[in-house]
Amino acid sequence: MKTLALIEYFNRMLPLDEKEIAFVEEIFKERSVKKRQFILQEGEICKQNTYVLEGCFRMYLIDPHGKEHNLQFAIENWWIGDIGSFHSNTPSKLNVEATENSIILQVKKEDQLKLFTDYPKFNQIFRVLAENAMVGLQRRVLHNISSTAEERYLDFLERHPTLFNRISNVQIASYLGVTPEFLSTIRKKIAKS
Amino acid sequence: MKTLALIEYFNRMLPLDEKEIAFVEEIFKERSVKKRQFILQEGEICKQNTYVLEGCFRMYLIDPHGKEHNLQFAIENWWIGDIGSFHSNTPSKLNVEATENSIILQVKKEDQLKLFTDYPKFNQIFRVLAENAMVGLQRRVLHNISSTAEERYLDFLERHPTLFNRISNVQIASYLGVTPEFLSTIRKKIAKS
DNA sequence: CCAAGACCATAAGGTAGTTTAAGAAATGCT
DNA sequence: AGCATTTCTTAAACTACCTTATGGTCTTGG
Repeated sequence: MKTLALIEYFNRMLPLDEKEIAFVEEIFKERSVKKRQFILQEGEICKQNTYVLEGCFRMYLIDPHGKEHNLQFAIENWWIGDIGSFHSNTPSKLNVEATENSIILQVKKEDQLKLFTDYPKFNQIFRVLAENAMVGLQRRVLHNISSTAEERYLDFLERHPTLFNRISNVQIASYLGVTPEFLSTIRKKIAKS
Repeated sequence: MKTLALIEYFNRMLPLDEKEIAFVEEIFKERSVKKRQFILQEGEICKQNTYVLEGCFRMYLIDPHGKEHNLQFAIENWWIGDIGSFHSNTPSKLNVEATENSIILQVKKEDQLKLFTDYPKFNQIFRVLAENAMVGLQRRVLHNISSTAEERYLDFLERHPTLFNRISNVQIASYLGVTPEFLSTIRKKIAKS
């Protein structure tokens, strides 16, 4: 099994004992997903939490005008899924699509809940993960309300150097909240200076 | 002590036993804060986590041009503080200021860590809180990248009906990421229709 | 009770970002 | 290899939002 990477990931946060490792291996199921395939679509309830072993995903919203807006990307060692839907069992408004052929580990909601009740250590691990995610999201909100698109793009390049050559500019523009045409003029301007 | 509201708040999430209640009462300290007073300023390390009993706060960033950008408001039963700074012991870039005379409960970092190690139940409580906060922040990012300022304002009114009559339009504009002047024209347009 | 700040509104001119459309470049498919 | 599709760029007209400025109302404190 390929749960090894995940075990190591958890271990780096908080060392696991054998039982915990065994249970993680039991409940996380490996799955491969082809490019352009969805692991969540609007209207579905998100019943699985997903950890990316290889590949890349994007999670996006389709607005009333039919336009897509990328909320998040996920590459190796990232989590992806609609936590809101997962938590409250309500239909998701988000889509999660593979942008490359990918390999993931998925855990069902009931198994993850069992993980929390039977092995409380994971409450701490996932608390820290959620807090880290919060910090990242706060940072992004601040950027969105205080910076220009150019500043946001430069910040994106700086913070995600491994991401920007795996993802098309159309997708990056959508993540930044601008049109691809405007991102193009930004890139041109930056290249000149 | 006024920890009662906090105990009830925790109890609603996950029932506490006597020992847990006693420890919460021991480590959370009541404090009153006057309007315009700061409980965190840029450059300081955030060493306390804050729960609002009464009053209202805003957390904001000052950008390189000297402009303020509101990241978050907090009224009764909300938490406020710079989690990033709190977690990593690094100087905060944020300011937290009371916008009304307020009463808060604060817990020191070391006491909160003790809470997590000695009473693991709180890992679960704070995991759920962090996950809920994530959902709210994701929602806000999506709005920022996909909606107009008018749509964001209407959404704010809808989601925070108790907040909008306690906070000036200048502060709301800063939260939405527009100038107060533009918010004024938005409000005028809405009033007409 | 007056002065000093806050807060809100309005308007004119400016800039950041969008729309539409069309062509060039890169990539995928058979 | 060769055609189709997606991706990137450019440009012109347009819209959302910003800046600066001015005046009015409402609080607040001394």
